Amino acid sequence: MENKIKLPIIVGPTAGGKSALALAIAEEIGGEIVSCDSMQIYRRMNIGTAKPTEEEMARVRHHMIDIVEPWENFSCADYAKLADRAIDDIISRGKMPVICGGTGLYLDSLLRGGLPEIADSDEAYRAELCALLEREGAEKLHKMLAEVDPESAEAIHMNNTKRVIRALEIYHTSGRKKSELDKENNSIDGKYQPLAVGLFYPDRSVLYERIDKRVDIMINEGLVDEVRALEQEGVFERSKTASGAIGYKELLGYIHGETELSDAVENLKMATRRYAKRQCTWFFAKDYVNKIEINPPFDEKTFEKSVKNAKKVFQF
RNA sequence: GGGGGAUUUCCCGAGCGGCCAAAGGGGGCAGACUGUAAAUCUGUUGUCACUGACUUCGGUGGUCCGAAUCCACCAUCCCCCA
Repeated sequence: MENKIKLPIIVGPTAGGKSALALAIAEEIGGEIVSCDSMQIYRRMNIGTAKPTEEEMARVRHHMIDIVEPWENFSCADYAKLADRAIDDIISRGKMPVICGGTGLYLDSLLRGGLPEIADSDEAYRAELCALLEREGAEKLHKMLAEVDPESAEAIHMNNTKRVIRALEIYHTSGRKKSELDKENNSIDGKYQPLAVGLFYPDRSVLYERIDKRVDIMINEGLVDEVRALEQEGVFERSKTASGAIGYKELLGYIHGETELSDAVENLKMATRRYAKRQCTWFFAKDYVNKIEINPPFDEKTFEKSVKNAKKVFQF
């Protein structure tokens, strides 16, 4: 317990100001940023994922960005493994890692110390289950799960077929129950001691305004062209993840002539707001997160204050 | 000028005499989340003194035991013929 590695972490909703905060702190202490974002890992998805700019990456070294092609499979277990390696590397060079990002699941995976490999995926079995789902419906799959792993069946809603399938897959490939594996994983004492700050907006309309503004900026910076280029490259037909990413999903409709640009932009803003809400729900529930409230005005003084707060949590 | 159609809860949209505070979807709000998570899923969504009461379905007035549903007039919009 005492010799755990202390890990400074910044989390919060999208467009909440995590990156600026991480950048300021990393720069000040000579740290390096480890991104914890499920979309910024993809190359060439830049504007829409609000990836740090070249200048920013030149100021502070970043990790876990641009590490895979948009169509490559990438799981939270991959994230945990690679991020863990990056952190080791940073520390071995005598630098301080600063984790920054909004993908809660990835962060949790990292903190848990990586998932065991035993429950790998099995595409053929998945396809089989999907076909079964199509033919017999969600209830059938759920019943199958209830037979092998009643505890998981209890916890996973029947309609959440994605999770029902995964739980079934775990049993199929490993012969173990997902509920059991989860318990084992939970009991593992991770090697990190999270020192986390979470940015929170007591008045969410303030966050929503920031989101709207940022989306407008993305459009001005050429998001449409970025999506078009990826589309021509064939990225979206090869990857469900990329084609389901906020910003790309909505603009694809416009590029195909199905929606007006103004509607696509509205939908994009809306989807981002909804995503931000989910992030808030996730991080707010985590007890390892120290909440920092962000209130307007967003001036230099407010920013300095949040830097100071974060540093206190980070024990610098 | 003549003929036809529409008007429903935040939005779209079903309902066409009782089982309607009104299907379904969207949005909002709340929540879950352990291998594609910016994904996926759940609950809730007229008001209240909430196993009941009250106010809603463009407006007003009728018919009827009973109307979002039928009739009359008014308002707004759309289409067709001139």
